[in-house]
Amino acid sequence: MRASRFFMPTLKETPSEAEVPSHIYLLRAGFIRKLAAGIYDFLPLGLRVLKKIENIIRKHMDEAGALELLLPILTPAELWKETGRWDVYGKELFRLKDRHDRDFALGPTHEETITDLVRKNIRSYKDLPFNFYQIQTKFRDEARPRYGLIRGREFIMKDAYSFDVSEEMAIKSYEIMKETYHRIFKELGLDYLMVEADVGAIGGKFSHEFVVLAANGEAHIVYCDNCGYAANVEAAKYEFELDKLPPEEEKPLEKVYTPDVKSVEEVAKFLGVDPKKIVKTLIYILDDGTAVAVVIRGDRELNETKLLNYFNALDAHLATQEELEKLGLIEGFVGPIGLDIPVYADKSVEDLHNFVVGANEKDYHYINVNIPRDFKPVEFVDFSTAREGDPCPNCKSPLKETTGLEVGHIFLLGTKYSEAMKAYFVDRDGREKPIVMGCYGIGVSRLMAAAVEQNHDENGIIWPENIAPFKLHILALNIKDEKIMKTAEEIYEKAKELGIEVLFDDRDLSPGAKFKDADLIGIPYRIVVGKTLKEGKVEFQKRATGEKELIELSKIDEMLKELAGG
RNA sequence: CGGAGUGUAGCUCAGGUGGCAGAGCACGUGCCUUGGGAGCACGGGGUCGCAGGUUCAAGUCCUGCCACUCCGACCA
Repeated sequence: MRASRFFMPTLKETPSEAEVPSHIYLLRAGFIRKLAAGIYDFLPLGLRVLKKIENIIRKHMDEAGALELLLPILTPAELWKETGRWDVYGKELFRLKDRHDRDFALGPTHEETITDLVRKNIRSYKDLPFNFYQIQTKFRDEARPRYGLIRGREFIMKDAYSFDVSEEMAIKSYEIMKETYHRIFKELGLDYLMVEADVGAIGGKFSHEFVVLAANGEAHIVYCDNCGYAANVEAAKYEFELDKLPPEEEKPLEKVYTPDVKSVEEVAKFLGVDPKKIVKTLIYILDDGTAVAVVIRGDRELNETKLLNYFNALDAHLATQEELEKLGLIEGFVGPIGLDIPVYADKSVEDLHNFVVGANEKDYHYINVNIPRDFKPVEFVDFSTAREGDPCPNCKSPLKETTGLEVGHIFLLGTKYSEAMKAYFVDRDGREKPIVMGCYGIGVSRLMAAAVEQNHDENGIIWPENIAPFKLHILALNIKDEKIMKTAEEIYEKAKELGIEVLFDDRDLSPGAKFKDADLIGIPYRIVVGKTLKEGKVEFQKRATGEKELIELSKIDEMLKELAGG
């Protein structure tokens, strides 16, 4: 490709809207442009990268026996109503009406659509298993699109759905996808982790996320260097056994005056006790309106995902001051003793002795509280958010914490969708049974951003070789110099003949501008044809390391062949 | 959805107290120049986000709306 005939509008300055490296460089280097919040054009350079990523995914999905198809983006509301997600999905679902006033949605994911296809065409256990996938644009009306391609409202996703006759078989399909995802992310050349994850609103039995490690990631994960355990903090188990305080003799319960002392820190300081012996009482209002109290040790943070899962709720929020007042409670002094709403306890409170709680009376706390003498929780449950330093649930070593970008997520769905939509098959025993499903997503356009987050320097992008828009960048530094142009043209033609994807900068620009653009765009290998030609040499450079090597003209063929082969 | 902010040339931005619409970069033409975003000269380019109001006069003041960005909540 000749740069003079190519569309790669680069920007010298950072557009004011961009804050993170992937957004900045993808805009500046001419890979994407914004149309509206969270909606982007993919320019020729961007599309080339996208296609590379897609083809790597496609190759491994095909090898794993998955079948590619293409489902409609426009989906009728009836389908969503069958599974209840027309209501549950909420404002994130882009909705529209046709001329007859019928409701439709732009697909944010395709469990309903694929399940409809399968239920209409699968009758017997002999027809199964299947794994279908597609690579397609998805729509989600995000509350807050941000960071360019990282969180868009329109984005490209590979989604796959497996259909099996039993949970045992479905787990096999799931394991195959897990392995396939490892192969895909390895070939993409990214530093990633597979972590245990929460199933979230999509539902299902268990799930794993694939997270590309990046400073600007929205996923918080904990991992263990010792045994390899890794999990999203939402899903990570809290190994409370190793975090217990030593046992103590129970002391008599006492109410103490604590004027205007509310937060854990204030109470700990005022009473001169370890924050681990202050117990917070949090009042949550579940989506059905019921109030529950959760007690948790002062140094732990409650994990709302674990709370939602335990109560099987879709939504819950901390009680507001008004709601507390309605329940007769005083903010800052809420406690479990004598409370008439059910009290659930985090495991961090189990075996805790002589601790402090609010007294449900303004400016008073109880000290020397003990379970079950002073109050009795309904159950001890793991509600804690995992954090750095917590013991690993497998091997007890201290966990480490990091952030990353979720680029893949796999779920063992079970029969949630097949039952809701009556996708049954007749089994060997003549009985009708729901198909057991799994679903597997990869954020294709997000991966492009993730690759840049992980591979850039202060001058621009450094593409991993397998997804770079071109492999070789030839720079002719002065197009008015006939010798330079002739040599550069020859190298360009040879590279093309060898099947190397090559971008030839034959534009009439100053050398500086060409170097700056080349660094910005980030093509892995570069040949510079310029003043060294007087000595019969051209320069060979690697974008990643910046290392330069002078190559004799006679050795160029050899070098290109090596590039083409490698 | 709550809080904060921004909106002026393609981009980055300047335009106290209301009084002729600006700069740098980019773009066009010519000259000159070619190893890290060169130089000179001339030139083109504007619904000052939109609507309404106050005023002799609004980019500037007032009201409403829209868009975008950031923080938070939310997020297969």
